[in-house]
Amino acid sequence: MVRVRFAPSPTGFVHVGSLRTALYNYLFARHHGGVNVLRIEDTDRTRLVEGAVENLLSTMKWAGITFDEGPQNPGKYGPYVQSEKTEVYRAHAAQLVASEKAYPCFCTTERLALVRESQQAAGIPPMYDRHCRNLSKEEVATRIAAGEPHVIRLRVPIGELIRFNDIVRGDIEFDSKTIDDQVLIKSDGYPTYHLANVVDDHQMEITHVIRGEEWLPSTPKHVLLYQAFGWEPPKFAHLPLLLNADRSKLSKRQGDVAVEDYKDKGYLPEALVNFVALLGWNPSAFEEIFTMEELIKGFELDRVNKGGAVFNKEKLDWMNSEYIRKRSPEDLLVYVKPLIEKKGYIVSDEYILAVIKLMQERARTINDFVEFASYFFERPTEYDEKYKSKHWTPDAKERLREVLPEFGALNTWSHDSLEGVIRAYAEKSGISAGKLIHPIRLAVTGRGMGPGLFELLEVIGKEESTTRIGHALEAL
RNA sequence: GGCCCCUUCGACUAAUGGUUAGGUCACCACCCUUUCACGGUGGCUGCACGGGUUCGAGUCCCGUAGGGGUCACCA
Repeated sequence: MVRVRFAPSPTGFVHVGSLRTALYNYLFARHHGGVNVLRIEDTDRTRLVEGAVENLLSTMKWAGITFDEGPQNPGKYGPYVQSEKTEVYRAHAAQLVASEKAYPCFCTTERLALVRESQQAAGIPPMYDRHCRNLSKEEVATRIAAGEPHVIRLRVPIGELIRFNDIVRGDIEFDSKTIDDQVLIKSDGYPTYHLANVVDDHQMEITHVIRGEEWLPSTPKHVLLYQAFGWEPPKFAHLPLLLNADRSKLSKRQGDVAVEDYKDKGYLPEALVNFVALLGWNPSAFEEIFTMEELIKGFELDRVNKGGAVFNKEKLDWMNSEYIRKRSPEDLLVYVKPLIEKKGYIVSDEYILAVIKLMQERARTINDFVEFASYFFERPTEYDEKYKSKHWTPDAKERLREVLPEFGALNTWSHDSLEGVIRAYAEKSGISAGKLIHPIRLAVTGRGMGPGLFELLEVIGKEESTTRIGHALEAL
């Protein structure tokens, strides 16, 4: 039975890289009919952010990633929050100390800093100098009895080669001399990631550890821990990093990295999920658009790429526009309506629906429905200069003055009747219809782009449309 | 700097020793057209480099270069 876990630390928003990691775990679990576990790694008490867990949960829900076990729906492997089982980690650390696989260390952070400094000055790799590694049992006992603060460190074996297989990268090996005597229990009594992670993955019977590549260098420490406990390690799969345009690790400095940012900017969950899924993996050579079911069906860990992938926003935009077109106008209403209300516009659902239908093919994000269609909700205050200088000629104004009464005389204000009037006038005057269409568009919308003019006028309505044309004739 | 990982068009990727190296985004041109968008057609660019192995290498091996990650009582 495949059991995987997504194990975030609740320190704030959800990074899109975390979303992909969560997604790959989910896809892998579902593909194999396995179990997807959510585990909260909150052992750093100094970095906790209030509400981070709730935010994480709602983000996962938004993305359509579900968990079979977790804090909200515990299975028999709980607790699923690490801060709730610190005594378990401490007991395991004690076991390691007893078997001499780990040892208490009394070095102060000041001493550690000094050691590190001198090492760096000497140009040698900064590592713990193992000052407390061989303290006598008696000394350790008395210092602990005296209440001296200490940590527990892993006693990394000397002169060993640590090998493991990575599903994505193949065989990897590290020389133990390059591995630090890692802290397992901090002086505040909480475990470090390394210990808690290994203990939990074992106790939760995790079969595959799927995580970001940044964990690769600490994997030998974890392997050593499994060995020290006498446990079978899980299989590892280290995912390639998500990158900025300059190919450095995707960071906040260079743009949006939070899933919430994309949500707020009007990206649909299925678009973000689809996009992020294809960063580092691809089920086929010919398709780009996949439903979650298709992703699950096609997902293979050994098809995951090794190289990092640049988070290319243009492609996300394209994908989002694809999904916007796929949705029904009624679906989109749910997303668009709040934005319209936020702007303070008071309009009926029917009206919004009509706007959605006209904008759906043109919108790349949900926000575009408001951004590029503002003239459906308020009169234009500015007029596109370029478009204006091209189409708002004295000649054009003259023709508009002539046509405007014909609009006023219209009994039925519809796409067809409007088109009839304009085409007839154009033919009668021996001009192309565009000579009228462009100036009317400018007068009514202020913009040089948008839906077809007749559709747009129909939605805006007779009174408002003719008023706007009148205004423009006065003001421009 | 030590260690580890990586390297196919600008970006995401396909190819599992034999292809004119394919697709998607972006970009350019043309068509459609009342604008924009959609759609259609075409185009532009790529196997980091150098050695091997092989009848044959983007695919296997070695090296070089470049990029990245990581070196905490953070995860």
